[in-house]
Amino acid sequence: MQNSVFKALAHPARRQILALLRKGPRLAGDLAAEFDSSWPTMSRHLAVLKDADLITAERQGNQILYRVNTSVLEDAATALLGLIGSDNGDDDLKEAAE
Amino acid sequence: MQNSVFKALAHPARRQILALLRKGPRLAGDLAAEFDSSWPTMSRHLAVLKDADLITAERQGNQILYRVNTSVLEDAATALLGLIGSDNGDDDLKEAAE
DNA sequence: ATACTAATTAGCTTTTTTGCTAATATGAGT
DNA sequence: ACTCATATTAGCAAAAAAGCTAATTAGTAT
Repeated sequence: MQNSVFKALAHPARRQILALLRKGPRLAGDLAAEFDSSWPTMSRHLAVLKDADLITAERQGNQILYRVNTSVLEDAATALLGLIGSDNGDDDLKEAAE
Repeated sequence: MQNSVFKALAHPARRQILALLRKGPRLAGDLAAEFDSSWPTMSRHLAVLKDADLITAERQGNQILYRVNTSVLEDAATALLGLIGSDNGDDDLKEAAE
């Protein structure tokens, strides 16, 4: 499952989706409009992100609202820090900020 | 360049290589011995990591010593934190620890 | 020069990912 | 029921990644 997260992060468009979502929830179509790729392509990127649990989807009548799953992103960042020399990586992010 | 880093991180074997390298520099053959894949395959994983600047290679006579490039890993972690709601992501890691 | 070890590069096949168009679902409005 | 808008799924083709064996390079040592 860690693997699907890093795989999902491997595509620039998907990282950009997360960057947009960072500022707040967004509708699928709203997101798709920001990219050059076709709608179905964007839809699949969203599916990959959802599969990795990096985002969540919520129906709002006709459309679908996506939002970032912050904790999974934090876990990924923590995992990366865990690959660095010191033992920072095992710390919780909040502990590290104190 | 950011892209090659995340792409490099997408493969579990490569993350594990980084995890091993975290504890200290290692010879290529030494690393290869830890995995089931063939030597050439491992060699390519190392090449991908080197290409992303996540590791550096140094000849030691007959063999090649690899070590993690901590700063690139930090940058990646910071980039991920940057995708999270607050504005933590723009901070330097050292600043965040104070 | 030859032989030996360590590691990479070449060449190839298989698998995965990407991205398109066309088709389908889901829900709202009339 | 019909239609429109939103979004996903199907199905396909092209591109990229992964992993193997065989061949090659680089360095050491005899």
